[in-house]
Amino acid sequence: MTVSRVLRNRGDVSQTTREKVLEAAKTLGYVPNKIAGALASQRVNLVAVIIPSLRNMVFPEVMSGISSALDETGLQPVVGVTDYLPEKEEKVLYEMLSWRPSGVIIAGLEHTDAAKAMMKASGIPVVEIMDTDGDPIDCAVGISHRKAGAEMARAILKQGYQNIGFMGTKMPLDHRARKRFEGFTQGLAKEGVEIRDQEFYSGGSALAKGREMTRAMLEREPDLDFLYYSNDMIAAGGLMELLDQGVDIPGQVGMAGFNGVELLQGLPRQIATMDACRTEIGTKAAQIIAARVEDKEAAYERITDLTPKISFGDTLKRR
Amino acid sequence: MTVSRVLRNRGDVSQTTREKVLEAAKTLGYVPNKIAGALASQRVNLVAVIIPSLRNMVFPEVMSGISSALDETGLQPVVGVTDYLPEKEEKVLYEMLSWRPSGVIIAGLEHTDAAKAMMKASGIPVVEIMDTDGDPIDCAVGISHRKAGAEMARAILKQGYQNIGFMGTKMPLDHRARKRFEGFTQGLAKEGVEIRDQEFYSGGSALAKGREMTRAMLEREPDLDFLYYSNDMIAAGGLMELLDQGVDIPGQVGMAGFNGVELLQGLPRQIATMDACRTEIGTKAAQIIAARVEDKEAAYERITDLTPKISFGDTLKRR
DNA sequence: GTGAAAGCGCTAACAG
DNA sequence: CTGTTAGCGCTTTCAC
Repeated sequence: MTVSRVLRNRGDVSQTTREKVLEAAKTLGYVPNKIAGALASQRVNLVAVIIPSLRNMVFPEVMSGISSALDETGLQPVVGVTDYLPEKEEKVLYEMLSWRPSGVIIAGLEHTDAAKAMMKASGIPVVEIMDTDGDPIDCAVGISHRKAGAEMARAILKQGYQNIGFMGTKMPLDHRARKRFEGFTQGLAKEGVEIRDQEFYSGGSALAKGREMTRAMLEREPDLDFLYYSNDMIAAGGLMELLDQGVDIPGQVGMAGFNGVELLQGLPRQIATMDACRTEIGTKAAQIIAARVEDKEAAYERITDLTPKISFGDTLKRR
Repeated sequence: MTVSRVLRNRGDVSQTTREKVLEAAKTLGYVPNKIAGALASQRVNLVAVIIPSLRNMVFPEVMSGISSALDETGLQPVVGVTDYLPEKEEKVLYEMLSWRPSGVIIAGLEHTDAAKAMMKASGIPVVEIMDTDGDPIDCAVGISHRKAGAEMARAILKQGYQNIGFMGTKMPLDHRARKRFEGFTQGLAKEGVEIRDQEFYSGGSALAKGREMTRAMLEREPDLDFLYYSNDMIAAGGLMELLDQGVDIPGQVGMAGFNGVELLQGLPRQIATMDACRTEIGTKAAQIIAARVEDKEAAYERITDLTPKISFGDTLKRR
């Protein structure tokens, strides 16, 4: 029908008919049925975004990057949450693919075999984000968490710290935290240093946990001179504890976190941290999808490795 | 086809054929096309969830409630973000409705006329969440922010505080913050008390802003004895500042926020706050949708008004 | 139990 | 410029 042409702004309609159609549509409160449209045209303006959680501020920030980049393209993000569970990831992926989206943006490089097979078979652009330590199905945008951990190790040693404790999440399924930890210990090992103590938590308020773990660790190992936290939130909790105890930071004890969560500006000390390039990852991933949806043959890099910037703040200083 | 029957577990298929079909489906990596299915059956297992932002922890928490309640129902949430912009809300809503979801969960009671018309015309269950101060299109689940503000005012006055300053977000479009503020000032007015000073911010790190505003306000009005913040994050910033200044809390200055953000446990003081029932709102809203999708005639309450609990923490105490 | 046939509400190609 | 026609890949209904 001509109506269809008007509603989609496809040329070749006279001004008068166009106006008539538009008016009728408005008065009827007509909302087109995309289901039928998608079925007929074999095109869906949706991009599936699959992430482990919304409660970790990292992912909403990635989402912002994706949304803003997609805003100009007519594509729309649709979010699915996996709770860090591979089986749930598989299910969510299946569910989303069955709506035939134009592309997939998915966190991490670790997926079940079935999930990988589905993405390969889908024939649509797939961008794995956050992590570049591994082999992407199609392409990846992120940072190397191994390198990030190693670089932090180097920075810490360079400042003369030697007795290092580590605190992080007990998340066997948080591969990025794991890789960071591995990179960190390897970075230390290269200089012949070993972690003196470590502790992992799960659940609860990150701030409170950071505080508790820090207290416990300093009781066990009073002569630690550096604390490395797997995220800024528990680092902030640790900072609270150290300040309470009247510890000299960074003289007596230095500390660092990970993520560069802007939330935490405003703390009594600026915690040393590393920017995970979250918004940039989202933007870049969305751009790749958009370009490839636009032009099936568009060139793209298989791995886009961004460089996290280390910020020393007030808690990792030359002593 | 028989295939369709197998894939949907609709009875009356012999065991042998069922197995054959299932096997074929697996080896082919077959993913059913929900678009076609939805078109044919006129049923879509999607629930549109429309919220202003993902960066405010409030909404991810509501989302959790929704997801977990929906998990058991075969319904799936699909998130749209409006950035607190009415026009964007309208656009997102239009986009989502054009996929013919089974229900809509949307934040707030304030929408453009067009948006309201669309929701009315859609003929699907619509639950407006977070706020109950107003007239819902279909039904609402939330708290009364006016009452919440007023109750906090009452609690503060009861403890003998009299010189009260207010800090909040400069968000003409955050109706809930506005209503809370109105309720608060009215609550004070009832006892003949007026706010001594107020300041609004926008953008930036909430923690840092809370800190800055607090310092500025105390410089302007050194004899304030209570600070009421429109959210817990800026309250935490304020707490940092007060502690730095060595102010006696809650003796010299009391303080309170809003939201009961669990993140903040672990601060040096437990900030007085009010729980906004976020997860519960999500759960309840999802349950209403699920029940009404299940049974079109299911009864439901037009307004479900939850009662926020005030927690006194360490910063609002009898003096 | 299983197959065949008729749409669902659109888009795309083709006539007029 | 506008109308007609044939599907898109399923579900549903009705025969067999």
